[in-house]
Amino acid sequence: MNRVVSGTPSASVVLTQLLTVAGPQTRSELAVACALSRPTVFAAMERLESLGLAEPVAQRSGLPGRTATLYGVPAAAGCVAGVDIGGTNLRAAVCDLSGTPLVELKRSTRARGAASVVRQAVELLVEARVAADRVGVPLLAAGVSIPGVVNPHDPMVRYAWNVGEDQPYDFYSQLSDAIDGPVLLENNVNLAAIGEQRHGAGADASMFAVIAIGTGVGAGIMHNGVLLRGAHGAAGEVAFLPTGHAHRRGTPSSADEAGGKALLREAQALDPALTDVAELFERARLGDPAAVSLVEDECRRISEIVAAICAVVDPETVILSGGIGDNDFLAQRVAELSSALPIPPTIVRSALGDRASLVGAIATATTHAAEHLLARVEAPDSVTG
Amino acid sequence: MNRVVSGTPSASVVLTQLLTVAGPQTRSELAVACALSRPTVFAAMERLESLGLAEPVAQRSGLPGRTATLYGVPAAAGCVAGVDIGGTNLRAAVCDLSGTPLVELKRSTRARGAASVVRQAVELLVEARVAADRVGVPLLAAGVSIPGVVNPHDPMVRYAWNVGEDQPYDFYSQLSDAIDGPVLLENNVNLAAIGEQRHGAGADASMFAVIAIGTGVGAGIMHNGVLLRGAHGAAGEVAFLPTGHAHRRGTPSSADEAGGKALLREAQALDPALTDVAELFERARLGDPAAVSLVEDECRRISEIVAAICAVVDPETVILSGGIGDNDFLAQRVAELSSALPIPPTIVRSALGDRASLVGAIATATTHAAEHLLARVEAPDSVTG
DNA sequence: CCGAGTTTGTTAGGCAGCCTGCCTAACTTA
DNA sequence: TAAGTTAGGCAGGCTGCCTAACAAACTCGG
Repeated sequence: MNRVVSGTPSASVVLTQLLTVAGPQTRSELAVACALSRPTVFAAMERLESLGLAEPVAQRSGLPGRTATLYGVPAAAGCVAGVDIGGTNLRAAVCDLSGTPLVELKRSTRARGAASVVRQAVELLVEARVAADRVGVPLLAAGVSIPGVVNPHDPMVRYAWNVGEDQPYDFYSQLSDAIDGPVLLENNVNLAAIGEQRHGAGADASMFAVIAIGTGVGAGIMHNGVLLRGAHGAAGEVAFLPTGHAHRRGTPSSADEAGGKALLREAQALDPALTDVAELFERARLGDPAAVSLVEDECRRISEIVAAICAVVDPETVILSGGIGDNDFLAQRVAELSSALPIPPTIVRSALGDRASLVGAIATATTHAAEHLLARVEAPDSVTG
Repeated sequence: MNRVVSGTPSASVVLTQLLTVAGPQTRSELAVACALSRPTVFAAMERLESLGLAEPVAQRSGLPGRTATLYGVPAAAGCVAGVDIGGTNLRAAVCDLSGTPLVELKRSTRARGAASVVRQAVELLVEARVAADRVGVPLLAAGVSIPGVVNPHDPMVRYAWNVGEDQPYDFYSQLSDAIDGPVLLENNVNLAAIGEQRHGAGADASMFAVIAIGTGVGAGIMHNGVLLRGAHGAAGEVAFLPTGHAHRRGTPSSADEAGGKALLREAQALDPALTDVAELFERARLGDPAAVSLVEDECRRISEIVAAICAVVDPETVILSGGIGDNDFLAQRVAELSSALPIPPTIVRSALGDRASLVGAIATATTHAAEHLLARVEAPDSVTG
């Protein structure tokens, strides 16, 4: 019937294994890892080698038995990239196909407004690619993190206030036009959740939420390894929660109530000399009663977000992240407040810090690359989705 | 290596197809539905027939071409059951393996307390089985709906207040001991969500939430066809939400704030003659200002639950269900209030009414039966999980 | 230095589970 | 009665994996 050009199914499994583990592997190791027989893996590797997707990189001796040939993925097979577009910093990483960063650059966001931020981000990526010596190599996927609502059915990104854009903007097309490879655009907190799952605090949890508290607030929810995007890509937009605090003040739904912007505003109303929320936390730690009171209020707001997330999705773990959230003082207090919930989650700090979104962006890029690489090389004439 | 007794893989696919569609099918139809060639399906059917899992039930002629033999599943192959344990009503259905109810019984819950409610429910199931003439036939799965928090890692069911049980109770073991087949215990609103997905208002949505407002309130969330249970089975326990209303009154988290119990209490404070919330809604519809005000408050509370669910998981559709929720007046008002949300969902009434949980219980039972039937028949000596 | 032990690399043979292709059988319609 | 259509069934073949067996190449202990 619909006969797909399947090639050798085992080749796809072996390639995936070759890409997921960083560093070269012997064919016997691959056979064990893929639960395939050695002859099958040998044939698959021969095929991959002829397609330019695998190559012998070294010999391993010293152990009893015959020396084994170690295989890796040639640099020419491609590379992937991660880009993190933030309100204060831009990051770009160029990685090999297993996701190991070759070059990672960070720069403060000079630009305001979607168009110029995109321009600056693309420049940074190009720079990273040059530094990594991967200019002639195909970019198989670029994961891009953006602080806004990314709707899977609509190219327009909404609520990207943090990069100075208050109108819906077609980030996807702009990035795709400027980058010579498939662009995977995703919300920054969602990517932080993916990052924490792959290499961080959410590795063992069947379900966890990341709450990022930086300039604004947002949450990312993972369920059995899959991201909960929501029908319009707005899952985890906890700024839209009708919290008790919001009601008390008469504002029906104040988006950045728990974010750093609002906190700083409040702090400056108290003492205009304050320029940074970090100072506020330091003063609170030293016992300044006004600072303690503001920080306590902030912890209450975050605990209400935790409570709402627990009531709706009941995560095992809640990971606090972002410039404000990833903070011992705050995490401990939020954990105390949350322990009063009917079914309290485990509260931990981010394991990846401010690199979480970038790590997640790289992870989605490697996944995409691994899924499409073989098909792309096997049928170079067909249209690539 | 780990060679599983796979038998004929195609047989499993064909059997699943045979079970998912109610009514007999020809082998050619099965071949198309399973995307297999006719010879393969013929072989699979021969195998299934020899195992007693399929039998020719009729001949179909009238169409051009040779008369086809229609195959079905013999009654002796087994049956499944659905049980809905509620605070006011008990339901039990005995169905064939494709989930078509043969007998469905409903009885008001006389019993109070977990143990006696379980006893009454099991009695009803036995009665239904006798009426359906399926006593000697193996019960391959019984889906049981319970208004409480069912933790997948703990047999204890919590918060089953609606059946008069305020202590954690091991419903699973009690039901398993009394029922001669695998018991699949699940929260009632979660099952309502599964029901709405299979045969109701959530059939096309990638993500939707069911909010059931009866004696209490609860929500069930489906995401790409899978139920969001939560780490402790407490996803959708929106009674635990820290709503603005709760805060206004100074109660930190009042569990049944939006439920019918609370609403009736308020209504009776106004007019002790009221015995039923339906009367309250009727009065509101006729314009009684006190009733309108109470109903309006109720709609606000529900809208806040909708807002919280949307902020956290962003569903495409919200289905209102339960004795109070499944109501035109309320649904319309909640839809109006929710249209002001940043990303408003579609609000609809339940398509299954008060049978939603039962339909969901039957659906989980048929799924379980379809997944385990072949293995069970192929290896009758091995232990069945 | 040499054999024993161990692991890699390779070849041959086989089997499960599908497929396509091609019949024959049996029915409806004109 | 002939043509068209669909079901039933057989033969042969292909894919993708397996096991078994052996040769090659290394380490290690004597």
